[in-house]
Amino acid sequence: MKPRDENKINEIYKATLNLVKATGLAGITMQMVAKEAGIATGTLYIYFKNKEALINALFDVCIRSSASTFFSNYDPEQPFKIGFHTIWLNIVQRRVAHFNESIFIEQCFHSPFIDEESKTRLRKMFEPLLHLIERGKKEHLIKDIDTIWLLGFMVGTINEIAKRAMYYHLKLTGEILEANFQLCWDGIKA
Amino acid sequence: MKPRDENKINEIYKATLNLVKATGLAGITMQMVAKEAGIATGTLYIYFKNKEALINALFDVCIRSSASTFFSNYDPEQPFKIGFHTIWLNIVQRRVAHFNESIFIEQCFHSPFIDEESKTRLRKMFEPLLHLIERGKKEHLIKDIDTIWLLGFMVGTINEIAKRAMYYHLKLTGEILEANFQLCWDGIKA
DNA sequence: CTTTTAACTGAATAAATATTCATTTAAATT
DNA sequence: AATTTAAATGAATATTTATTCAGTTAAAAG
Repeated sequence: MKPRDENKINEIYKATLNLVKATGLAGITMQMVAKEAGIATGTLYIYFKNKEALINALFDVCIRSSASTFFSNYDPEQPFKIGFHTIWLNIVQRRVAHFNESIFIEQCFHSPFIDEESKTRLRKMFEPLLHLIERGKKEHLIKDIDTIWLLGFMVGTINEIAKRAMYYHLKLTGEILEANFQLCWDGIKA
Repeated sequence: MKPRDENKINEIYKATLNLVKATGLAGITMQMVAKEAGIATGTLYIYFKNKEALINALFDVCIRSSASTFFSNYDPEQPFKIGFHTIWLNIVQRRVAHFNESIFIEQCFHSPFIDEESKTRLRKMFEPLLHLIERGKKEHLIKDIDTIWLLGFMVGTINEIAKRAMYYHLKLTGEILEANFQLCWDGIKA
């Protein structure tokens, strides 16, 4: 028998992400995805039951692989600011390096494909960061504001940095990244 | 002759925004829009040539009416921080009071409907704010970082505040708004 | 090398959605 | 009150898009 070309799934994912970045979830068709992935439309249906299944599987892959990078090199034992900086930088770099993934997740959030459970799973992804922020408050290093706002403040600025870097074709040098981190840090520090 | 019910256009816009918030641009159909607006599908085509025209017209209305509220009560003659605070608050309140509009604009940005020119028009909307930030830098009141990042910092935090307020059903009291403004201000101040 | 089996293809079909149009309704003008 | 005219309707049609399937190809097993 002929085995499945597992790499094909990645091609399909890549194609979908690129198309969604270009024209949004509203703009993609299965034919476009197949063509972009370099396969026949029928083949798409060997790997995914239907369009909804494809979108859902990709959403799942995106949030899982995002999550794994967000906390890489993060050691909860380190001082607060070090940990905070590590995670901040990880998220920015992920958002930029996988910009189409970021747009895809954003669009999925208001789409007919993704259910509440998946959205909750996405939110849960940030839990270690949530705990770090709680710790920062206990240590009186950051402002005593409800964690939901501190987290939003951090995430909101990061999202916008990525968008601007991409839309305006700006290279995020270490200097620019540090300037932006400083904005965020000066905002939350006690 | 029977005159056009101009109010119907607003009903169509309102219906579209509500549906896009619920299921995204990818989820809406002309039939859904008509039903939600309480009219027949055919009537939709009296007011808009086709789907693309509807989305484009609505996008245009959204950015125009947003722009007018962003700078209401803003007086460039006032001290920098007063002006900055006024605009900050205006944008937050608009984003929350017209949350479905915010989501619609966000989704349009990556959609097959909106052209580059409209996107540019949206970006231009922020020009008075851009000039205010330039002024703040000249007066050494805020950090000397490229305006694009300062603006992104401000807009990013605002977007996330609105999303969190809506997703978690939180009431934005004056106290919470001021705490969030403080985060933003402490971030950008020199 | 032959057989087997499942991947792969892309045109054909099914399903969903956009758009039209013959008919009806209602406001304004005469 | 009759006439005119454009709005309004929603079922019918056109178009697009999702999904299937009969036929083809290629890898693995014997």
